[in-house]
Amino acid sequence: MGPSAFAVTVDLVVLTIHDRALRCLLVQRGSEPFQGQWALPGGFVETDEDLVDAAHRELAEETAIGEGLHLEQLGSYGTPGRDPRGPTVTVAFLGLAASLGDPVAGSDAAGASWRSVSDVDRGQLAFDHARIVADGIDRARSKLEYTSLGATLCPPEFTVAQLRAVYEAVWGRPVDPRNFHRKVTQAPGFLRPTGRTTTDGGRPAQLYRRGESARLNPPITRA
Amino acid sequence: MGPSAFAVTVDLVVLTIHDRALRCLLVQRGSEPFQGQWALPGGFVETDEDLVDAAHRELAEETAIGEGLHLEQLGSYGTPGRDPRGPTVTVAFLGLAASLGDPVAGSDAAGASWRSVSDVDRGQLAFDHARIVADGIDRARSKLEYTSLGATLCPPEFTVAQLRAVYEAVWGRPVDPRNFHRKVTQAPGFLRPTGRTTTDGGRPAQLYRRGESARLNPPITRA
DNA sequence: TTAATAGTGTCTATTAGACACTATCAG
DNA sequence: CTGATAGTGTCTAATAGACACTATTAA
Repeated sequence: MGPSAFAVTVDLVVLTIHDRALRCLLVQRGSEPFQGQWALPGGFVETDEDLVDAAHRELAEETAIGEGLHLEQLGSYGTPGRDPRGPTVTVAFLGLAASLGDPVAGSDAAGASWRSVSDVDRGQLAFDHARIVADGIDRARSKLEYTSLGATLCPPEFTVAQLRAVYEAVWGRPVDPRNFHRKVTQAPGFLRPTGRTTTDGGRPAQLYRRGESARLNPPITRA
Repeated sequence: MGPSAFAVTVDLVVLTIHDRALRCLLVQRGSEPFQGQWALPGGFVETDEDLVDAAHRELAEETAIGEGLHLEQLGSYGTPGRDPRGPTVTVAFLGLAASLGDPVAGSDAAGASWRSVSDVDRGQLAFDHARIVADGIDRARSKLEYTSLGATLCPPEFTVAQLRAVYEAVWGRPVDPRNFHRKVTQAPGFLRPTGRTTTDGGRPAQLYRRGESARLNPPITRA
């Protein structure tokens, strides 16, 4: 029972909100296998780099976005036969990004775009990426409940209404504006007021930045 | 940028309660590297088996316990140099076991035992296993809050007091017996009464089995 | 003014936590 | 009886959710 020979890859589930819909970054594969099909950005890990570094590198190479994007490990997938090229284990990462412009396809990718997660269900994804996307969305949904990560789906400065739109998009249900406002402004460490305001047809709204608090107590429930 | 050559291993953080203390299953390495040092049970994944199957196989081979043990993925570790034999990624699993007898050391392990997690901090563990154990304990602590997994650390039939002892051992703080009793017996799907009772010096206590409910709402808070 | 969005106040049913109290055993 | 552990009742402060109400802008 000696050491086994695997290829190790990273794959990235990067989510954002666009047009009030939760979207996932996908690339169109430029080479075999699954050439032309949509897939998660990702690729082979070098033997001298850490997993999360490989994830950042691949994201930059394939889509030219997400410089400072926070990535958290989602899980590993190693079912035999999941890659026709041979034994491969992939380590999946989850990233939540503020709405950005259209991604740029990099090397080894014929295209890159933000696809609505409802479309993703229907489309054929390469490898076992449909499963990985589903796991990523599940994780994102529950993370919003008990962490302040929802704010990372907003631009650096945002209003409570924008933040609420994020929750509504991710959970797929409406949230009471009044109660949400109170919960979120009173949760210690969640929001840092900037003092500035924006206006958008109604009364001007306070602008906030992300606070430091990661763990959210009490949680914002969705049930 | 072709496929990279890695060895892939699995490592297991198996926790139990013994003598009111949270304990972690460790084996004494029978071969290099780190021969003689304590380490997590685990080993190389074969190219034709799934990750979780490899974890179950290694656990059986090295310690002869945990036939039906539930394992959940904890995370993957691939920092370059973490294994002196070469590029290696390990996928760590977390298992929670009812108190069992002393484990039997199997092939490739000179010894196996349940070590108190407070001892583990001090002792030198092979590879990056100290970090993996710490991550496993963190995960177990938070899992007890919002899932019914605490019951898997009890024997098949158990009293509320036994279950409470589990929470106290894992969280390292006392829990009010009255309020705990109410919370846990009223949480839907958490416990299934058997009708039988045990007695242990005081009023006889109801015996329960684990219920089906995985998600626990509301959570049992520890703050 | 009206329309729109931001933000506050208030009421009610539920809950967490503290802890007094009752119940059922061994000896 | 006493001592021990199991389990229930009750009180209080805090909370979630519903929703009426006020505030500040554009047109």
